[in-house]
Amino acid sequence: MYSKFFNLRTEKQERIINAAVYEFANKGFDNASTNEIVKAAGISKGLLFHYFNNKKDLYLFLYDYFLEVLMEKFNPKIDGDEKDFLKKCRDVTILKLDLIKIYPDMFNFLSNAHFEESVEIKDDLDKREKKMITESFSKLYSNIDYNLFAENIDIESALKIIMWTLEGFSNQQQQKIKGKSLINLNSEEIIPEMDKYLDTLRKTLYR
Amino acid sequence: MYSKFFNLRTEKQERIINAAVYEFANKGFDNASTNEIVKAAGISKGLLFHYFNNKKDLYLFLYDYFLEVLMEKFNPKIDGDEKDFLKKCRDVTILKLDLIKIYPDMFNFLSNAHFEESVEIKDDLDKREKKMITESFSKLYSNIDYNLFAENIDIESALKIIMWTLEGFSNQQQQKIKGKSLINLNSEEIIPEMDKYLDTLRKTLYR
DNA sequence: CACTCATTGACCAAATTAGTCAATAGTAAT
DNA sequence: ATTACTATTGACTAATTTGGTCAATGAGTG
Repeated sequence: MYSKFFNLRTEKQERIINAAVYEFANKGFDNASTNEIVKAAGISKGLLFHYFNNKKDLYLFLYDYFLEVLMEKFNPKIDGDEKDFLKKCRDVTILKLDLIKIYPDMFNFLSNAHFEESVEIKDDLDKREKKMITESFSKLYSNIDYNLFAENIDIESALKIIMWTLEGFSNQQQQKIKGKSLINLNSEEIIPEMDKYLDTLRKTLYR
Repeated sequence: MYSKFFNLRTEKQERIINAAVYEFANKGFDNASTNEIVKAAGISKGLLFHYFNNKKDLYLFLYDYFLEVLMEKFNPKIDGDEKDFLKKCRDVTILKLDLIKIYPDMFNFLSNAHFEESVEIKDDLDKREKKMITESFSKLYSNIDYNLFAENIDIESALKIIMWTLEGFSNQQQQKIKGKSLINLNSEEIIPEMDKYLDTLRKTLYR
């Protein structure tokens, strides 16, 4: 199907993928411009339509591609037998920050796809069972050892507080490196900082 | 300056403001369409340019208008002599949720304006001293009684955890009512739910 | 040389853009 | 009823942008 595209040097593949996902993530399907994509990717107009025969196919290719990347990476972590919710979330966040280094707009793209309203792709997106993401989310919440939490606190609140803290932290990291080179997203600095927050959460929310 | 506009019935004013701020918030200055704005506001093309003589003026009008609204409402709360950070944040969040009821896209618009890249408005936006927002932010963090916090935890982490929790909570509320009528954002339901999270935070982070 | 595949960019009809302006509707005063 | 005034309309424009095509060229292989 897209074998022609995958025969390209990976550097060129990623230039195209990144250009396209950036445009779709920021403007949505209808307002995204294929002209902008080819300009950002540094390829000619004809070439884009040589690989993906129209705009819709390109969008759905990206959706399928990224969903697969996401599932492949995250499923082992959220399915695994880690019962410590804080540890589980830590693993997932590290994975997420690693992925952002490679595909900085992937998470935006996928979460926007969930709310995409363009009639041209709505049906195809629905067929692709967006619920997969929801299901994965619920897996994250399952198999948790609630006995680790302090006795006198509301578990539901605690879970949300942990999720929102890590979400806020990831967003802060993404903001920091916006515009800068992506290599600046340095795990050796980020993880200890993240652990500072996780330590506080562990000290206060766990027994 | 905009006296003609302010002589309109407030219902019509708000229809226009909401339509415009929605479009700018979602597409940025360059990609926002005045055609879409008039369509959404239910007015004719000519009328919009009768009140705001061009697209740039309309954008800057909205920026000034909303910044004033924001400062007027928030400054008393963040300047006040409340030393309890949790209470301070609670007040600010309630205010924020109230404002979202009236201008659902205001916060998006203002935070995007901060990163607006269009050459046509960049300079004027800079002149308007975006730092005001940053300053207000630092006021929120000042005059805090740190003795309220538990002894053995990292204060900086605690402050961020509180902010991120309330940010996550507000976003969750905004998601819930997306598409639905705005009246559904019901304070009588929301505030108790918010207090559930704040109680957990107070119990764990405070001494 | 011939054959194949990757790649280009000028080109197209259709749509959309910000902004204009002559015409009309509405209101109030005379 | 007439005048004067403003609010409001929407057809119109020139310029740009849209998704997509296609004949031509380049590059590599045998």
